[in-house]
Amino acid sequence: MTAPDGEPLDGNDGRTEPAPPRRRDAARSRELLTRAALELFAERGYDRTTTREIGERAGVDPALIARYFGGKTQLYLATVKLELGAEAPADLLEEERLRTLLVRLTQRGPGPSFQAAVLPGDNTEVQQASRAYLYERMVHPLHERFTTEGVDRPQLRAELAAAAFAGVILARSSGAFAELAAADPEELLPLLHDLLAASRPT
Amino acid sequence: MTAPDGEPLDGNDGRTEPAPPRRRDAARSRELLTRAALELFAERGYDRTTTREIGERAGVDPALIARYFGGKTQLYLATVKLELGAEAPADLLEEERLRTLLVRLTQRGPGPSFQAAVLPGDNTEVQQASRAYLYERMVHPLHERFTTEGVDRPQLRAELAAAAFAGVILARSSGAFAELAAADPEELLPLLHDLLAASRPT
DNA sequence: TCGGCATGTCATCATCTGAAGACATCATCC
DNA sequence: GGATGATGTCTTCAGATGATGACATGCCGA
Repeated sequence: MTAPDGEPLDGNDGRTEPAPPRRRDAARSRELLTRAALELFAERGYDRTTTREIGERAGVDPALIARYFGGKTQLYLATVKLELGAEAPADLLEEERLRTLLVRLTQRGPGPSFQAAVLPGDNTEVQQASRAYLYERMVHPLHERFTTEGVDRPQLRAELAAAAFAGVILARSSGAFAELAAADPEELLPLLHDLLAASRPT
Repeated sequence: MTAPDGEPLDGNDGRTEPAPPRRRDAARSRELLTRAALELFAERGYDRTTTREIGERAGVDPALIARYFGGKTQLYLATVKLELGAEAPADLLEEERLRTLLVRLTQRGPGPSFQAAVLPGDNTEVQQASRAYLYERMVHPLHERFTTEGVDRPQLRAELAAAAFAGVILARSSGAFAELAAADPEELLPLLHDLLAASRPT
């Protein structure tokens, strides 16, 4: 499941570059750890993911998590930043943006941040980072749109739509709702778009 | 915070009943444990709730969890059944039912089951029970409504609406979205109703 | 009354988990 | 080629947690 890239992949006759395997590469180790963590946090959530599992999937010793990131918490924060950097904010009511987002989320699964939007917690650093990400990513664009359109209660409507979207995305990957999970993005898109569009006054 | 009922509460001059404190009462202990567990599972989720915390809040020794329920898992299952028994299935598109549900969820907070709808997991017994509850509680009524109305893809639409609803409810209690959390049920109701109603074809 | 069972209390165990540190090994620079 | 720091590997620790069992104590029937 883990993408085997990240390494030059020059398995053939590299004459100029005999492909030095570079057995020691901190940057690579960091990257492998971050990717494995991103996957596992998304699959199982923060709590149920152990540093040993992360290390195993990354093929890197778990002790390096502490060395390079400081600990599990900071590693999580790194994955959130990675998630954040991956995509620009999206206006959920714009159908093309929604399509793009939906397709990507279907392929990759929701990042760890989505869970933080919905899970109770003591507002740890972990959750705050996730929520800030989600806010900037989804709520803010909607708020701007609603404000521009002169809709009443723009903030509340934006949060409502974002929460509903998060619920749908998470439910799709959670396995709780079979048909929703199995639905093709193209099939789901119009339904979801209509649903979210109803966050505006009729 | 824990409701002090469950005991006859005859603090005054009970002439006929001198209020035998009944220092030993298995049924009462079970009930106290179940209630405390329900609260804590809702507040913190299953994983972050420890049996020691449950016992502390209930005022009951945690060892009795194992004795009376068999373990933490079975205690969770008991809370789900309690949640299930509390309310009848609700058609989310019927505004009055939605109001009732929303008010109650605002007061009590979402039960532990809502989290299972949305959280990833290995499909443990815990999650399966929660999901069965949610399905019967929310998805099935919508499916029936849509089928009666002759709407296409009734199952998908029902799951979509239920997922969106779960997202909103959970987001409200998670603390991630301030305005959504602070909104009064009466204020939120029309917005949420319009949103969910959009799960039907326009 | 008193004996047996239910109920409650306490100490402890086995395991998991994040983290820290000692040590080994490789890379790079002089 | 050797020294020094970076990188990786392994062991171990301390705390948390669910569970278990021994023991104490109250309740009820005979």
